[in-house]
Amino acid sequence: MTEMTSETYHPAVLEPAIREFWETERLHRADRGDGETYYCLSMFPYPSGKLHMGHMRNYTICDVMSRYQIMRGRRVLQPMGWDAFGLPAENAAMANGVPPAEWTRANIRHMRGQLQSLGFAIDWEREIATCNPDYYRWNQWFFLQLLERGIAYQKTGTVNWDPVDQTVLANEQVLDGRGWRTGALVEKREIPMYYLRITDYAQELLDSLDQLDGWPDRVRAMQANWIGRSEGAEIAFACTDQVIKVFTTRPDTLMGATFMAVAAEHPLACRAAESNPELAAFIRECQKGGVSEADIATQEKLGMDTGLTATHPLTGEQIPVWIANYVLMGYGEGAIMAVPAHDERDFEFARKYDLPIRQVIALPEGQAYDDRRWHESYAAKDGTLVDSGPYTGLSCADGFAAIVADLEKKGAGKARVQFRLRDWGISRQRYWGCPIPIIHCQDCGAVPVPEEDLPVVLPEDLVPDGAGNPLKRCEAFLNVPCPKCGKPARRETDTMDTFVDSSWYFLRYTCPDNDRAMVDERTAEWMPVDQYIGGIEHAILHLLYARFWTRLMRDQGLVSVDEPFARLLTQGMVLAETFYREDENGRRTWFNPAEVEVQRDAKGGVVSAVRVEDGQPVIPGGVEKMAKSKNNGVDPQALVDQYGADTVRLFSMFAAPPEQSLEWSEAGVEGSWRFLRRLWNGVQRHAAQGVVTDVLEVRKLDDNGLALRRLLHETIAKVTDDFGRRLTFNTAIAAVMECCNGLARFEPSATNDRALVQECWTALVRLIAPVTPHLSEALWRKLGADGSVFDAGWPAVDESALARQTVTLVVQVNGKVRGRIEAAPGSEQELVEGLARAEPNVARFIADKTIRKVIVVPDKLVNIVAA
RNA sequence: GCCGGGGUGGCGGAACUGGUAGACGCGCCGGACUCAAAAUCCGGUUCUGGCAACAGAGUGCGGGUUCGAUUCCCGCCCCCGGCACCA
Repeated sequence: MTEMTSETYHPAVLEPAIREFWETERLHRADRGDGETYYCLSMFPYPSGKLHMGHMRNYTICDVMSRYQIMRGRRVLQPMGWDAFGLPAENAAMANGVPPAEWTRANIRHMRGQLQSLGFAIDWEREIATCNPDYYRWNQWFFLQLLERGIAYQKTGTVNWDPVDQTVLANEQVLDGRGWRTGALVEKREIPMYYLRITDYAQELLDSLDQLDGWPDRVRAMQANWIGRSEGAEIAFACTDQVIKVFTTRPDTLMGATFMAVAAEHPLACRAAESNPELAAFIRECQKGGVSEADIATQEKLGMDTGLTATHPLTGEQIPVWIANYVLMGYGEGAIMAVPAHDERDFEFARKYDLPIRQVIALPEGQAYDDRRWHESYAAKDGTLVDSGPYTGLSCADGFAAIVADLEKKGAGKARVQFRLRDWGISRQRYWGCPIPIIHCQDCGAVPVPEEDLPVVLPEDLVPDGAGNPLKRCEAFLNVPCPKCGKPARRETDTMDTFVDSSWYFLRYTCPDNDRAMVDERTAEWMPVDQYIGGIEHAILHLLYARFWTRLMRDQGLVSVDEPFARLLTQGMVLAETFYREDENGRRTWFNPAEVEVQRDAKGGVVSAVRVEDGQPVIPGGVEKMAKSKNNGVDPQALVDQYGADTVRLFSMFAAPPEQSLEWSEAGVEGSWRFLRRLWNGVQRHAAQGVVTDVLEVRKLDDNGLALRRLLHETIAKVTDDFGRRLTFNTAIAAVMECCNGLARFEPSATNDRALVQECWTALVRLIAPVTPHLSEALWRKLGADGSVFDAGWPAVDESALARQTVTLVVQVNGKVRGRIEAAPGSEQELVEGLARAEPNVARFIADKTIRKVIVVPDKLVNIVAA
């Protein structure tokens, strides 16, 4: 073990040796020790090729929290696995002709090695990959259970269709309304798909957000908005021989409804179009463009009169029925009653097509309704109804109730709760995913694959070429006898959304070796996850689906928890400076920060930047998320090779608190490197004078010694709070640095002083160990200890060391700091006030004034209010 | 468009419950060591004025509450994330 006791800090030699020691001791096994369990989980990576800074940051946060808990005596599960199905593997296959399976598995091998070189306390014996049949067979098995329970069902859904490639496109593959490969205008198309009834759980998913007090408020708010509960009414409008059902949150404004609008896909629209070619053309027009909510919300509002009229259920009046592209088939009933006077979208539409606007809510005193310009007060819900027949004079709330009651009497409507949340469509028309275990038979229809025939194994040798799912051309996969009647039948070729894979992987880590069941009794031992860490970009979809899926498994009797993740930390993005040059056509070439040198003025401000290679200037393009398109990615591996894992870990934890975005800086990394070397040298110099065996005698310390000891114990208290409660690792590291600076200034004179220095180092090395595990492990040995620093326990605060003789109080005059005074802690108000007035600079400011009031905050501040 | 978050020195950030704005680190300036450079060590560093003591200004912009506001309230501006088939 000479590598571990070398006199100079050589992480390239030291770190592998330390990891070998951990490996031999099997220090990272989740079932090591007998403490209380702690499940610390990061969102598993998509194996894109190599580790990027975002991964590095995510897993470092997770490892710091895991190692802190290990040192506190907990039995920690920190697993790792691979979200291995998905679109990028198909894109890579198209680019290189390599089957997605091969590409994915090679990436996993490479990234596993990278993760291991970072020294994370991961239990690798529990690794999983979602593309392995022993994982995804349970997707299939559970899907069949859901089908039986009626949670999974089939209906049509809208997808992006590329008419040239004859294939379905992901939203990501639609650029400015065109297919990414063909450039063809994308169309909407309706195809049959499998859905899960997440809406059955909408209320529960919403209600239990309140109990998730370990989650950031903003994530809970985003989920609540996404679920989008609204109370309103469904109202039936008669239209020729049929009924148009609408959902509205504002039945109180029913008397102001002047027209109706239905979605282009609404059955009534389709029927009206049969006899009206102009309408049919308009509906086709509406089918252009993408399906994403952002596309629909930003497109221009378009509409066309169907020529039909509907009967107002209360007045009997005939109002026109329009087709409008801002009405969505997927929400509510796919039809609305339009009240342009009090709804902004309806207002805009009515103005454009010159439809009547009828005000039915009074405006605040002094404000007049202007039907040429929208004002947000028009949508207020706290007004009084006007021009509303029998309801005139009622408040909106009373009008709501009265109108709903009358509709109910007439059988034309009732109160209803509507969720914005839609059922989860899990079918994907792609190859590289988990096959949906269904067999299509001409006679028997869609037949579930019998349980004993699972898994339906995805053939791994196919290469997608962009023209649709290659499974559709794979006869060996397609052809299968019908499980019911035995006649030749065909397999379903759609695969599952990868969000299915990631909705329960955290359960599988607890029992990855079980080939007889999806989960087992070990699952209950670890669940729920104590701490989950991942990107804010997953705040809604992944986290909502995982919460839903956990409930599905609960209702199947497979797990006992409602909520999978007790605490959640959403880490910020990793950013870096960008640099570019522009050619005469305005095209930009981006240069990696590593090839650029910045030039500064005498104050340190950046004045210009040049590319090192040619010495020519480049333009700084601001700080952006690390991305291929801006060529500002920094490779963590290169930095680990150069500085060692501990330095890179330290910088990524020090540069920003975990929830905020982190701006990468090479100079900052060097600063972290310098700190670690100072730390190493400090311990080295201390240890070189011989190991201290004498017990520290606090009584013998002089003022300097007592001050250092107070600093040390303040630091222990601060770091413990930052790691355990606040999760602000940056301030914890700053506190350790501050304490090291204080220790460096201390000059030990007696043997007893050296015992104090020994106390400081043994505490500091442990305090920083979760962040810099290799270095701390080695220094722990230098300090004369046996065994791993991670078995050494967390340093304890000695309360008696925190006592102070005096405290400094700030003295303000009219809120401005004018001086400072020293006083014994807990001094009486009158004494402090007297000292404050006597302070020379303070006295100067109050000399010719009358004192009106004096505010004293004990041991902190005095504010003298004088005029 | 809708929902969510953010804006503090030259830079990353700190200030936790309304109580010293700028901890810690980077950068920069000066010094020590060196033939020299790198590395290292020591000192300084919000801006303006001043030799200094100190004074004035200052947390995106405009208002408000308060003895006191980066922190709370109202109105704006700018940047970022998500929007259901990227993961």
